[in-house]
Amino acid sequence: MTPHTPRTTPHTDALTVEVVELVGTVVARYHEEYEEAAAKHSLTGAQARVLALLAREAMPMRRIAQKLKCEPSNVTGIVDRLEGRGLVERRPDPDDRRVKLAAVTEDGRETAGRLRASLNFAREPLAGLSTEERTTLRDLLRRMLGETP
Amino acid sequence: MTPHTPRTTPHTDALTVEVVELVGTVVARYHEEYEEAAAKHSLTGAQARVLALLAREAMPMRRIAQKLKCEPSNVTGIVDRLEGRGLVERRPDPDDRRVKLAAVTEDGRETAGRLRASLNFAREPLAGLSTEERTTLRDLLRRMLGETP
DNA sequence: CTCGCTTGCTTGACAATGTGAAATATCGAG
DNA sequence: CTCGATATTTCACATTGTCAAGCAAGCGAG
Repeated sequence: MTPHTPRTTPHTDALTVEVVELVGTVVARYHEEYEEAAAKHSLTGAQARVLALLAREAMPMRRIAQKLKCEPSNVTGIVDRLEGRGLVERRPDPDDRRVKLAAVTEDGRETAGRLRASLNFAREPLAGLSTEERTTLRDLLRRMLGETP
Repeated sequence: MTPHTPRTTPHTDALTVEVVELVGTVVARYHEEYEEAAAKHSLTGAQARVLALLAREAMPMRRIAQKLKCEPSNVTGIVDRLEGRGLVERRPDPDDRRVKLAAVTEDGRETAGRLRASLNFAREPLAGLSTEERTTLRDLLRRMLGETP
């Protein structure tokens, strides 16, 4: 199975394919560790994401849906379960009685903190890289993401 | 914000945090585009992953579960749906009558090929990087993943 | 060969996440 | 005030995931 030289697409050279594969592996491992860290606090991945989001800033349900890129009706259930555990609460928006602001409780903030602390991925691995290498990696990732400062 | 924090908590310097955040963004975008590409072929993410796996090589159900890091009972349903669409078929293993080998059909192989072709992530972004930069990125990702060949 | 253990897969019940459509309440413009 | 848009919820449904139980087949000890 020797790879042929690409003809039609310029994206299939061996080096690019290898980088794509490595990125796929990083994605898989990141997810794995994220779910694992969430489970350690009896949370699902989606719940952990929402909790982390709200720990930064309270926001209306609709905005959570935008951040998660899902339907608002889905967020209802996730926040319901977080609220059921006392990690999050719904508060009315004083400026618009239609919206409900989801905000972490004291408990929720603490859980979010512990969650973040137990998220080891890309920290332990990164420890093997020198400051210079990490800077290079940062710049390359930035450019991959289209951020051109 | 000391650049050289003692070794007890080496994970919280600004540079590392930024890289972790960038990795998170990469992960999010990768997932987004993967689901999108799968949906274009009326597949869910899990179905696309299994199809891609089987397009490389037929394998027993139990091995699919190992690759996906989930319970074998879960794989049953996913393969059921792929089989229902004629993209995959179950074949007996001649060496062990307990195992069922899942294999792509002709249709499945073609769909898997189109799926892979529409997976643009980390190809278009990577196009902006020179060969040298891509090599650097590859090496850094390898080391992040603990591969030291 | 049979007994008992293990292995591979499926089934069933259940939880969580996700979608889409319909219902409710509120906002805002005309 | 009325009408259309917006924010949230509820419902029905599909998919993915877990766990426990069940069945069929391999395998080793006696």
